[in-house]
Amino acid sequence: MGKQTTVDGTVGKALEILDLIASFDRPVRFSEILADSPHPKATLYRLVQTLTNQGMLSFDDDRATYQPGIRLVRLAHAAWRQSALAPVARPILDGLAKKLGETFHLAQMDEGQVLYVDKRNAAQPIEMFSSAGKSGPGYCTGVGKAIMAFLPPDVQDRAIAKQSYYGYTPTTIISAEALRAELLEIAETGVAFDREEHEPGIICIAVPILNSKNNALGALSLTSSTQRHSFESLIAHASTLKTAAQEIAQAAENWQFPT
Amino acid sequence: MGKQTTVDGTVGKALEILDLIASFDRPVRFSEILADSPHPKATLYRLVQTLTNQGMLSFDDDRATYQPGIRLVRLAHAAWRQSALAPVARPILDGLAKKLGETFHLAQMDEGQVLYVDKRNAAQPIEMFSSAGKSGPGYCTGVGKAIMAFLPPDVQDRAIAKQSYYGYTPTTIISAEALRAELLEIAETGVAFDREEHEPGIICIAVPILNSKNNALGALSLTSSTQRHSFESLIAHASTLKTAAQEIAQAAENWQFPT
DNA sequence: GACATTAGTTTCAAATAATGAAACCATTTT
DNA sequence: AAAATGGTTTCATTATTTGAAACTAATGTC
Repeated sequence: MGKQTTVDGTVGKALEILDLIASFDRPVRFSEILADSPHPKATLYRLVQTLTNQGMLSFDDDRATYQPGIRLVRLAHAAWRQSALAPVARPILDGLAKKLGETFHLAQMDEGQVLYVDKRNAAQPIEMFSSAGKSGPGYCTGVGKAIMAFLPPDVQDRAIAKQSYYGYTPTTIISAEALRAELLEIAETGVAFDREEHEPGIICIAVPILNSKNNALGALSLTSSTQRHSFESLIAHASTLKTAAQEIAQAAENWQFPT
Repeated sequence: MGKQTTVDGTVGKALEILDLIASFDRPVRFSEILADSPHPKATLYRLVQTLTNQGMLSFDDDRATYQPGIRLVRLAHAAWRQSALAPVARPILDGLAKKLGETFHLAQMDEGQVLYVDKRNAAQPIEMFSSAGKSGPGYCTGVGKAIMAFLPPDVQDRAIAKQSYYGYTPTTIISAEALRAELLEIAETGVAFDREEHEPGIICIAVPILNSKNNALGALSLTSSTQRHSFESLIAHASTLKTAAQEIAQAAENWQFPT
């Protein structure tokens, strides 16, 4: 006991390597992976081979580099489509974007990280994978805090423990205690803010999407800049957001599987 | 020899199961997976557990069902962004869509299957994962045939062998020989058509995106309906498509890794 | 042009993890 | 109450993974 279970088995190791390669965010050579991996050369080599054979990695023959493979995209499509939230939320997001002409994010949480599953932006409408699919820190984003505030205690604890508490800006929350305090507040009000905590000039208001047990399935946010909005003008949208979140929650609960 | 190497090791088996679960396209119970899997109960059980622990599957406690997990979406984002084609093709696709007001697909091939990596539709611009990420058969789509026509012989052979040759419509190609013949023709003209081979009433013209070795990186297509277009009017767009494909190819070759 | 260095690949006995038949437990059905 | 279904755990057996070391190929150095 005490040993944090992170790997289970060969599959776990292989996926860890996938993550590692993905985290480079550019094609990488074998030796670069090796340098960042705990495994001996031969082990890593075979693992990477396997992943490549399986199409989870693709290997560029000319440049001798690896990068995340195309099979992932295929699998992710299934994941996205079946995710309880994203598909049912689409029409509702469309409606919000059209009505308010602001930028909206739909996010879920994965291991303490926020994952954006959809986005609407009235100004420049087409944003694909390049924004949906992106992930970010939980502790300094509106959606992250909104979700964490409504997580079962044990899951919440894990999420809080996993944050890096890097001080992106002067207002970033940089301790677990401070985060806990804010989460309590959010749990009461049902609304979370990003007060330029992740990026200077960027603020947001977020509300959780709750299931019938009052646990967060995800969150919905309206993001803007300090030029465009004050906090007062963000708060003005709170009830609209809450209503939308409720609609999404309801749709998600009822309509669980899409044929 | 003679044994087709499909699995390698535990990782391969695990991924096979992921695919299987994804293929259901709805949340599935353990027993359903079991029924479609070659593994004994205990083995499958542990494999599924591992995948769930790893976030590659998510388990719905209430309904006791499994579905593709959110970690896939995160990984796929990296795959998409780094894919040589999709990001560099975006502006070009935008341009095409704006100029011609037609529906365009950008596709790559994975194991004989066509994978749509991006899509533009002048009428209803926002289509997310729900269409990008989708995959379809190679032998009866314009993009599929355009790509297959420009594959290295061994890869092409494998792709041809992997097709199902199911007769979706009266015009569907239903034999490897017929497909081979058409691929030869496409290799000469550099243009492929879908003559209502996958869906009645849907036609398309597709061109390959070729690297310097004249191998296909992907394909670009203009899709329409028999009401909107005749083949003649599709052919009228051939040179525009070819030009766009060349631009994409060039951009992909030069600008390989996006920071 | 020989020599050294770096990067990637293969080998093989030892260590570890996966396997699956069977037993078990918990619901649901009859 | 008995039986069946659906899911989970056990444990000895089997198969895979492991990794130090040896090897090969390619690149750089003197």
